[in-house]
Amino acid sequence: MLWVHDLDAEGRPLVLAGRIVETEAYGGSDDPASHAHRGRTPRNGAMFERAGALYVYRSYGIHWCANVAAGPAGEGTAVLFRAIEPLVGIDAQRERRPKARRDSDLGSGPGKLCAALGLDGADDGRRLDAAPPGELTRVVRVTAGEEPERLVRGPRVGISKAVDRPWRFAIAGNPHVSSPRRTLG
DNA sequence: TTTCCGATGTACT
DNA sequence: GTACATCGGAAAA
Repeated sequence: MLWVHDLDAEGRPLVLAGRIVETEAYGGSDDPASHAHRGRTPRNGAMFERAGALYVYRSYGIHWCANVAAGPAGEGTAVLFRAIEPLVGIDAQRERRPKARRDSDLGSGPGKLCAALGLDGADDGRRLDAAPPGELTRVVRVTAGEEPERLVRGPRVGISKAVDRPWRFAIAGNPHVSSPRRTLG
């Protein structure tokens, strides 16, 4: 589960969360498809933090995409959140994604899930292992869920290098997994 | 349903 | 200038 705890416009607690149903792994300097491949820049610095830091970047100049750093400090490995199944605060997530017609339009893509959960550049570098939600502090965290029945894997989406590495993972048959689904499993 | 394409920040040639 | 870890609207089928 991926959680965002915050306050709404009237100062009341707001909780948005969803089950992580799809991810992609990105390596460090040895992975030509990774933003970390060419070393640290102002944008990708959070990738090089020790495991647990959020890396949020702007994609195609428009959307936000969120990763979590996955290695020791300086390595640059990360996991991209590619899709969530919205479970908590669905109405509030719909308000943030008015284009969504079905629940499966809310988080079925890396840009979509950031919009639904309100993740943006202000969250870049935030730690996912921070203290439990407090009164005034925005908190983003990940918690373990039940073991999925079946995981499928396939090539990563939207890349042109290292396309042979099957580092995209998803829960088989879950309707909230992003398109394209064909190359999975 | 599938295919095509425009929007546009950041990094690189 | 070009490429890019994307999305959604329009057109085609």
